[in-house]
Amino acid sequence: MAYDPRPIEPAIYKRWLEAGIFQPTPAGGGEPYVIVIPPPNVTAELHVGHALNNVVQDVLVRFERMRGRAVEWLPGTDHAGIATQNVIEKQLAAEGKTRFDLGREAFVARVWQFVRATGNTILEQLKTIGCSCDWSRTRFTLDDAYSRSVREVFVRLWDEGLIYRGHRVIHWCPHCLTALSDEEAEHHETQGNLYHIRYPLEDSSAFVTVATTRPETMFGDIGLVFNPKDSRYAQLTGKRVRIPLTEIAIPIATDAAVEQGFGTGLLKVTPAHDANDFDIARRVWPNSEMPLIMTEDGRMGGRADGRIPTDLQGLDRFEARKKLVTQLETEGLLVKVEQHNHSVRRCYRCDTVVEPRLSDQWFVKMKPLAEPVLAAYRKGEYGFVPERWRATYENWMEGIRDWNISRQLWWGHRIPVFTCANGHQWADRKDPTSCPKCGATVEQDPDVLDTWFSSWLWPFATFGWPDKTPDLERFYPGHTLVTAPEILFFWVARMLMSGYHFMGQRPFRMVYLTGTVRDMKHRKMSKSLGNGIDPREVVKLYGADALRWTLIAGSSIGADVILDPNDLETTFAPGRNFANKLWNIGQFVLAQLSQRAATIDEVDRRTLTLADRWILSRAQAVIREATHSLSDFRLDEAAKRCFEFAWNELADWYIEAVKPRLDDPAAKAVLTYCFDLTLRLLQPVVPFITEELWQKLPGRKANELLAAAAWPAVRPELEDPRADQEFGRVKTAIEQVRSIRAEYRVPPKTKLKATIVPRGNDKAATFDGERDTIVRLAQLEALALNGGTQGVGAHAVFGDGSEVVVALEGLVDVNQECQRLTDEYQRLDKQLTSLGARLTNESFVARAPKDVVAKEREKEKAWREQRDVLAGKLKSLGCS
RNA sequence: GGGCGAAUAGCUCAGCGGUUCAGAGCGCCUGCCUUACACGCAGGAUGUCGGGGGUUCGAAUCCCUCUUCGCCCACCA
Repeated sequence: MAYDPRPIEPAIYKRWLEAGIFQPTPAGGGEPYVIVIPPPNVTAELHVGHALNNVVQDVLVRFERMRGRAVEWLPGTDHAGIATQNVIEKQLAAEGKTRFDLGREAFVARVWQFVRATGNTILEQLKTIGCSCDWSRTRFTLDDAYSRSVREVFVRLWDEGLIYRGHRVIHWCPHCLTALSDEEAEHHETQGNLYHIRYPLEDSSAFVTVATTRPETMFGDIGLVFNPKDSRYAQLTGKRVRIPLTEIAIPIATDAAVEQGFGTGLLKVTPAHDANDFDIARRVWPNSEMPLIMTEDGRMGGRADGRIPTDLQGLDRFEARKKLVTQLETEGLLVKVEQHNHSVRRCYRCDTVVEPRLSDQWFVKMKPLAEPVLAAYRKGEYGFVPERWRATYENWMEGIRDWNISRQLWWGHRIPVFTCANGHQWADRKDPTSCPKCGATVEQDPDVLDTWFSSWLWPFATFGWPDKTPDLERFYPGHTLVTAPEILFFWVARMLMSGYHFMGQRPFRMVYLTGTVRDMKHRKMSKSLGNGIDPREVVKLYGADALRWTLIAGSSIGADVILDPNDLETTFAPGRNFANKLWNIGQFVLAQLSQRAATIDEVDRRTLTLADRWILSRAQAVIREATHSLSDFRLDEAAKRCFEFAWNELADWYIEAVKPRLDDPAAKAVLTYCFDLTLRLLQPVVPFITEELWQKLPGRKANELLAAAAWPAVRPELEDPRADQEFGRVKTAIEQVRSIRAEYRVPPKTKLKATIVPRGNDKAATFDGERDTIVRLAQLEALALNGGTQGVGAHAVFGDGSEVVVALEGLVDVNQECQRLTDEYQRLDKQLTSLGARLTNESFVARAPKDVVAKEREKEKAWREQRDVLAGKLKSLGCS
């Protein structure tokens, strides 16, 4: 019967919750280990990216919990201003309404209603994949307490002069109807056109030609500029042109920002719809008006209707472009259209092409915040895993730009700026009823804050800041932050800045940046592409452990994870197969343990067999290596190493070897120790099945949980290099027989006679001690341990020159055998030749490290011995 | 235009200066329902480690360069 995780996983999770082990032990009970979750959007549903990210956190947290740390993994959600508002507006649209029909208050109430009803979805989904968050401290970025922190931060920054009102061209999303920060307007390489358009000179019938990618903005032009060094246009200085299709005359001037080589070298200046043009206009025509020619939703018109031909008014900007180009062509004003690839910014929430738009917004001065944080980074106060993010991060921090934090939305933290009838303006921690200076009536700024202006406080606002709470005292600063590199600037960099600024120290020491989950074509998995993998489906089909296994063991540190959404079976088979293997190891081990076995400390060490000593020694190695890998964020390495131990060492060899000795208390003790150890080591990665099996081990106390059990420690007294080596020899002997059997097509049931001719004095004892193991696992009827009865057979020489002879009367063809052995001899001889060359190479002997040379010498000795035995064998068989 | 990363078996990846280092999982081939497991057991096959150059006693591993992919940043309209 195969393992079925479905009934087991939810029950196990429930037990963990009931035991309360996800909450940190009370103060004093262990050094804290803190991770704050990257709060998913309240409206989010779990996708495979979340799964990867959170499983990584869960592995770290479970590992540290077992190591005795007081783990605080703080969960929560983000109110996600734009995204959430969009969801509700879509709902309203389906009802034929807009938010303006409801009005602000009713709209916000409706969003709250939605959030209260569905906001826990993603957190519940995290539970199904085993996340061991401290649910007692779940936070939401719009909670009252959290809002208080946000407001406090705003007021403090205001008082420090770091918040200001800026009049400039910002990124505007005509669909979301709000301003965006630079980070929220994503670059997309786009195939566009460069339109060469004639602008008629005012005082003659001549034209000048201007190249632009956005002809529809021409109605907002306030002039043309060319580079002062551009002799082609020198005579144009001071002249005026008319905007095509209009009577509007605009001046021509020079500005050094114009590149002579681009387009025609003449640039149209549209200051209200291009940040670059805005800068030029301020230099060249500081007193000119800067007409906005589009409405907020991206149609031609608005305040400057008068500048736009009637038939274009009200048209969407892209339709207007099409129509305008046709008109220009008809009028003979279009010289040519060149294909032109350039980068277009799109809204990160709705993918609409962003419209640069002149407006008034609140900004945070970032340089003063960034500088100390960058300096701290360079001093090594915090770091990134993988380290290669350094350049990206430093580059962004060095070139940091002010942050537009106002959003023209209703869902979010209302900006706490108040203006009175007499023009006094201030930021306030409480809502004032009248102006403190003049008593006049006050109005609050209508906008809300950028969502990230609340999430950048997550590592301390969640613990009660600005109050000096015990939680804040205990859990700040945190340790590791695990997140996707996509939000390095949005979130991570800003948390570092707020952490240093408001708490005076780093919010975490290490930032682990996971890779991105992609499909087989290396495209990012996304809803819109329909190439995603639904973790819930995977859990349903194969269990959370299988999902976790594939995500953890299948991806190296910070590397992208490529999964096949069209073949879940193959994608998640490794995890499912492994869980099944563990399950069956469990079935076997548990069947031997009707009652509590003796511990390995209770058995007489002298009764341990070679196999026992070997597996105990291997166990120490896996503890050492897994612990090291996990401490080093090498989760994949740790997972795979434990897999190897469980499957290839414990199951394939030890369990097989121990079968006849199941009555032996020593065998039971060793088996129990190894199985228990395996479960402990694997608990962080596959917590459900390991917990389930661990519960079944005899002697378990009530309420004792693996998830809260101790991480295994290396026991040096059990390390046994000699047993490693000797049992290695036994394994090789068995493998040689099996290999010969397969080669000569001897059916598995046919028992064979074999002889082992050990090399060296103490070697015979090794084989003799495990004689029974060899006989059984190699399917022998008799095993001789001497040089005597060799007869007709197949031969293999291994390791230090010990040899195996399998009697194959009538099956072995001498020629075939000669061929086999000759091939083997030649292979060895070739290796020896190259090794010999190296060892006689003076520069190698002189320059290579001594231990390397010594190792090579030893190797040479062993190979030579092996070769000599082979040579003797060939001779005795009469091979040529 | 800058920066970063990847290119290793049919597929997804590990290895990142010492040569029993050419690996794992999945897939493939040959036997096996051997009483824990066919989601398994045993035995196999498969790679000029993207191309070229260099450094070194020694390179899949370091440097340069080219090619191909991916990502990030950027005010060529």
